[in-house]
Amino acid sequence: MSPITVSRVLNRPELVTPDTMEVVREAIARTGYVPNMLAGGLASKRSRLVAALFPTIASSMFAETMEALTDRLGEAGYQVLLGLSGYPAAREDDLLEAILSRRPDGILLTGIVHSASTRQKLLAAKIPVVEIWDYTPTPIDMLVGFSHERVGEAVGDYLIAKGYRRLAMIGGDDDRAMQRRKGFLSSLAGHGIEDVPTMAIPAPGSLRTGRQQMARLLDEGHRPDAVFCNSDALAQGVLAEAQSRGMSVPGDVAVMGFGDLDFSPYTFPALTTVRIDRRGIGRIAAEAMLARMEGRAGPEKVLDVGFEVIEREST
Amino acid sequence: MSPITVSRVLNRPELVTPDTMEVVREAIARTGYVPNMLAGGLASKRSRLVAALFPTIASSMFAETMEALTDRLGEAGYQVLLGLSGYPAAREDDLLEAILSRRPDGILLTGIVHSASTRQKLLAAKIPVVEIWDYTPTPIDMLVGFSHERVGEAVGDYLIAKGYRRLAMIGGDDDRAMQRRKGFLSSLAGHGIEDVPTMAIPAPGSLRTGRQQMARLLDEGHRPDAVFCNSDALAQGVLAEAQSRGMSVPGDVAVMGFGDLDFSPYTFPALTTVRIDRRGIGRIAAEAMLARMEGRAGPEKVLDVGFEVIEREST
DNA sequence: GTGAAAGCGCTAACAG
DNA sequence: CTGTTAGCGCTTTCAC
Repeated sequence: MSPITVSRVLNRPELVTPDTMEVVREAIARTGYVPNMLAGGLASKRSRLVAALFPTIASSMFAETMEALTDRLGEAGYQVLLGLSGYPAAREDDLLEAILSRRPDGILLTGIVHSASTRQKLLAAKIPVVEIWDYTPTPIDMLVGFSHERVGEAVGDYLIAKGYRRLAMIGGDDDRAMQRRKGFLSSLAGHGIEDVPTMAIPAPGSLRTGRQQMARLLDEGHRPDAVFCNSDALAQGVLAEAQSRGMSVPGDVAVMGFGDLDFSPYTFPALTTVRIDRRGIGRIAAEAMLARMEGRAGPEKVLDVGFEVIEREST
Repeated sequence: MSPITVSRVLNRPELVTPDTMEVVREAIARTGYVPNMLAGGLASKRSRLVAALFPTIASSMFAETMEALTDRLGEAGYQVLLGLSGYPAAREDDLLEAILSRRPDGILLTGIVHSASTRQKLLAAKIPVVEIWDYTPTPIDMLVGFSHERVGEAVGDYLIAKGYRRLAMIGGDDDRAMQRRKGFLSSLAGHGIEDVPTMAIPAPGSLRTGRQQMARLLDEGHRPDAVFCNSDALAQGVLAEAQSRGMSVPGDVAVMGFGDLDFSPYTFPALTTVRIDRRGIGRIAAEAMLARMEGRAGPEKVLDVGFEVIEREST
């Protein structure tokens, strides 16, 4: 029995007779043979590895996308190498270099802002690239996400429609947060509201920093009737601070979050937020990548999955 | 200039003169050469890859451990392959098989309960194995964690000392939750309390399920003065249900969580919980693994990192 | 349907 | 300090 027959039983069983297959399978089980994908990948130039770069997975925002991605790719026989680029994506370029040396068959990046060097390495690798969690009509290769500027606009429009006029914002300083801020301010400017205090803090925001920034906002004399927070965690901090000062929500101050985490609607019925299909992004990104890796037709190259403003004024 | 010299510049720069190094470095930069670690790993039998198996990373419990692990291993030049085994660890064995075919230099598993087949594969792989997030004096190889049974006991002792006598428990059905339950019940039994309603739900528990189970508990006529929840998410659900029924916390019912997530102390000052050093576990596990992979002396093979009951009766 | 030969890109071992 | 040789374990290609 030659090595190539074993290889075929494992990778292309349709080229082998049931008899030989049986013999080989039995031998594999008996000897405890474990294939070596380093050798296989080297010879075939297919590593069956996909790399995924996220700023962090400590927030369940990205963690759920990562899970959905891993699940779908796992079904198809791929494994996922996780790279954590941090905020800001300081390490993205070095990480990418290390990752490309493993010859992944595809790569997923969070966001659309990458250094020239990163873009160039990606192009040189000649593998499918999916950018997620943001939107541009001209991605490096494929994209599955939504426009953060449009989120900001939608939130601005929503709060204006609800009658709020003294707006404030508390947000992280990452690119996507800045886009949401831009959309928010532009929506408000369209309604003649120009003076919008914005507290920027280092991403990722936490409940703690949200609470601190709300305190600072109030201590500086601002009296917003609505605050847009760049994450639900920040929003919870804002709510905590408002409550500790005896302010009613949304009576004295309305609070708008972003993300729609599991706990949000329960712990703070007053919290209105923006829902993102976190797992959907991962699943669709996996689908797009698989299609390209296996030469099938996939979803569109640029897919805007959108978002949804979730109202929860009171419960 | 021979290939081996390039290899040495990249991997063992101390064996090369500054001059040749300079020349090679320049050529690498100029040509955009990207090393191929599949080939390198195959030849050297060192993949510089570590695999980590978690049930999920959607809870920030494990996500933070994963981050700390990835950070520390990344500094040392290793990358981390993430495997999600799910609850229950149904896929652990298949996942392990797929993972071992990449020839990782080390492997990290969550928990100490593994199938015979899993243990046998692990032993056969002859690589460092670190089990985390649980405790046994006899791990497969190394261990960094804490005893869930002791957590249960500590919580029982704590609630008894506070004067509570009508106890209940809401918890997941995974192995570790069961250990906490065992410790909890044994502590209570030691104080003559035998009748402890326990609601078991599929792991991982969420705020939603916590709230449902609390409702069921009350609807079934139980009137606990304290409820021990197997996660902070469940605890928040319990708190939400209690509040919606107009019960005061901890006046009418005290709520005890597990995990000490960032939001817990702020959103529910009344929530007392158990703090786990989530990042510490990841960092120490990485340290232990690195020590073994690089032939250094590391921390002890079996490390109980303990836990801490965090009191936050009122704020 | 199965096998033999060659080679993927790198590094261990040993020379020089 | 640098180079030569051989080979890691698999898959491609081309015979049979």
